[in-house]
Amino acid sequence: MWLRVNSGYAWCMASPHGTAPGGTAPQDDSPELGELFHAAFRGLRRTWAEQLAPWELTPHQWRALMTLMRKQAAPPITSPHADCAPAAGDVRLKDLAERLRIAPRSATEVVDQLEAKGLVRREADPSDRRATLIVPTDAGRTMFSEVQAERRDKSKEYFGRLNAEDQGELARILSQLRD
Amino acid sequence: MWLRVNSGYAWCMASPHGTAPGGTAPQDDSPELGELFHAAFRGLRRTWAEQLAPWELTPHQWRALMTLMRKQAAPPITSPHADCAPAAGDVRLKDLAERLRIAPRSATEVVDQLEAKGLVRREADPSDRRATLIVPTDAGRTMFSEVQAERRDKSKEYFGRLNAEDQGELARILSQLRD
DNA sequence: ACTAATACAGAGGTTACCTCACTATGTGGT
DNA sequence: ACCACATAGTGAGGTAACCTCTGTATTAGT
Repeated sequence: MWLRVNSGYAWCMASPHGTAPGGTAPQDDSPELGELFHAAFRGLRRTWAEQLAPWELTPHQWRALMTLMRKQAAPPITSPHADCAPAAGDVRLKDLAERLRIAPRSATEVVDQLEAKGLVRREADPSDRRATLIVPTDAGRTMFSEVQAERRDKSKEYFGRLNAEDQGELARILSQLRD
Repeated sequence: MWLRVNSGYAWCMASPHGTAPGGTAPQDDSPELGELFHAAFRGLRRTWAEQLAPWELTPHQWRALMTLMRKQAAPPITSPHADCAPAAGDVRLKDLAERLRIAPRSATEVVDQLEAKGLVRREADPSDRRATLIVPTDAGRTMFSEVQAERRDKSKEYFGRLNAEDQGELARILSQLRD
């Protein structure tokens, strides 16, 4: 395997930053990582929004639904339990917020939206009456599967533009950035 | 320089997507690129916002100011227009919008904000009375230099967490994603 | 000269967040 | 048993960063 480290970008280029305030800008960093990141993120969001439009889901809602479904299936699958699991992978609103890395109040909002669409349901947590469990409805599960199937089509995946290696690299690098 | 392909992530894992709608989710992709991307982007935005807070600039405003400054100093004009450039790096509102990859109307907004802060000024384009040129004021240039100097400190840069190679890799990969 | 395109801004909307204050409930200490 | 305190969720209200649609100058093409 080749390497091609691409030393073209020199972010760390030591440049005299003592330019006089009124003087000419040194303009060292050409495309700048931040800009690239921003552009890519916007592209991702737009792509998702378009993909999800037929289902009238916003990317935010989809992320929440996905997180919910994934967490419900969270416990290491040692046994292929039938669904109807009443208390297996219960997700509290607060858990959802954590997973989405948003404030609990913001999770309330997205759950409101999903509930209004009939995709999830709030249930009282029997073990703690302060908490509410967010459980997907059948409709929610169905929609999840449909969308998932659609998105699995690589050609429709935003990251499909990258080859497998680059996808892996990207994941590895992004993991380092995540707190 | 070696390469390190990290084949650990298998996004492309061929999985039967014919799962029955109500059935158990296959939950193949664990951390998912989209999620990682999202998390990283949010981190970036938050970091920027914090860094810029002392100057009472939003990330958006900073990006606009930066773009402005950079474009003013970067006229490698190969354009066939070749009109007798009235001033070298004049930036129209529309150009700014293009560079920021936002709608012109959105550029109007951020220019309004920067103008209100006295960092830029609108000027009539002598060559086209429909157009307005956005030029940084002295205050704007000063602030730009100050912030730039502050941010140049690698320890304060969001991407400083990554080593130089990974920064280059990231830039390379993100470039592929940009339209 | 007339029509079409372009540059900008007003009006108004949306998404995806946030904090702060409040209520209902649970937990630990005495 | 009682009280202080923490915790889970939500109402109220706010912000950043976008968007489209419309209207008005102005310029360009036939």
